[in-house]
Amino acid sequence: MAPRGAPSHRALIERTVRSLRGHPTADDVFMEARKVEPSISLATVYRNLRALVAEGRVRERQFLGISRFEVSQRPHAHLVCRTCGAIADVHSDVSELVKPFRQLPKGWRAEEVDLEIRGLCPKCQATSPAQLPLPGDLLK
Amino acid sequence: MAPRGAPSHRALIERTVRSLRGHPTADDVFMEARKVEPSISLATVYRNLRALVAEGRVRERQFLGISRFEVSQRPHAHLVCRTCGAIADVHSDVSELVKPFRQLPKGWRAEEVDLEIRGLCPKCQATSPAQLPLPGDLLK
DNA sequence: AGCGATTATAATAGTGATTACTAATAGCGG
DNA sequence: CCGCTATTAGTAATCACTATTATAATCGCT
Repeated sequence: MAPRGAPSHRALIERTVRSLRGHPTADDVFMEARKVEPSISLATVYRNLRALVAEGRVRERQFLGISRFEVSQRPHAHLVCRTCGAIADVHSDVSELVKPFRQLPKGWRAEEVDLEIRGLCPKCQATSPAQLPLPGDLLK
Repeated sequence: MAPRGAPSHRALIERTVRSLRGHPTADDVFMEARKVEPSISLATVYRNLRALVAEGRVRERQFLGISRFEVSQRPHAHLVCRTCGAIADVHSDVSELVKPFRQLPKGWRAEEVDLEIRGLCPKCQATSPAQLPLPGDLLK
């Protein structure tokens, strides 16, 4: 059904997330959307992003403490640079990897899986000095 | 070497994280630590947690946007309830699962891996009404 | 012992992302 | 037309976290 009342910016905001194509923050979306609709409010962006997430049209993730959004797509892993916050997709078959976890826990119902790999992006590897003493053998 | 200067609360804070045994937030640690050392400050808890993370003695993770801490241990996955925020460990061999990702991306250096599974804990499954229309086949 | 450099501290003010609240507006069913 | 409700812009409030500030404890050195 078409929305009633004030003009819905839902579609604009979804289009904007789609056009930004990376993993934009709410603020990124806001900055971009106001180019089209200069009067749009940050609160409106948040509200509609939340709605889009609830509808399942957009995926929300937290990287380094702040929410980022992407249009729903096949599951994939994310690389996150611990220094500059850069994010890259890894389009390997996560769902395959994750299968053994499907029915592990007693009573829990799994809905969504995130595989996040933290490290250094190429740029920050060049810049950053001593690398963290790897706390053990995470990737052994 | 023993710490110089004012009395270090490092050890107390590490002990507290260990005793809480779940995935306490900074505030959880603060509340607990002040039972032993009532004059301790929240900033001190944050400062020392950061230090412990840097030393590799404690692991930091963000669930649903807020930092939680646990003593370092073998890598494992986490279940996160999207409703109440409950967290459970899944002690399967994550490192095994993750091997195919080790050297995937060009130029990136992987350091740490998190596998997070979001869903509903047993309690919230009983309570919560309609469950989200699963946005596709994440766990197919 | 006494002194300065170092480092941790408590208390508090500040920051930045997110949410809640407010009054206003626009279309629909009756 | 008349409420009804979804939505809005704008702003205040919240919440986790960080920076600042002034203070105090301990060390190495003399």
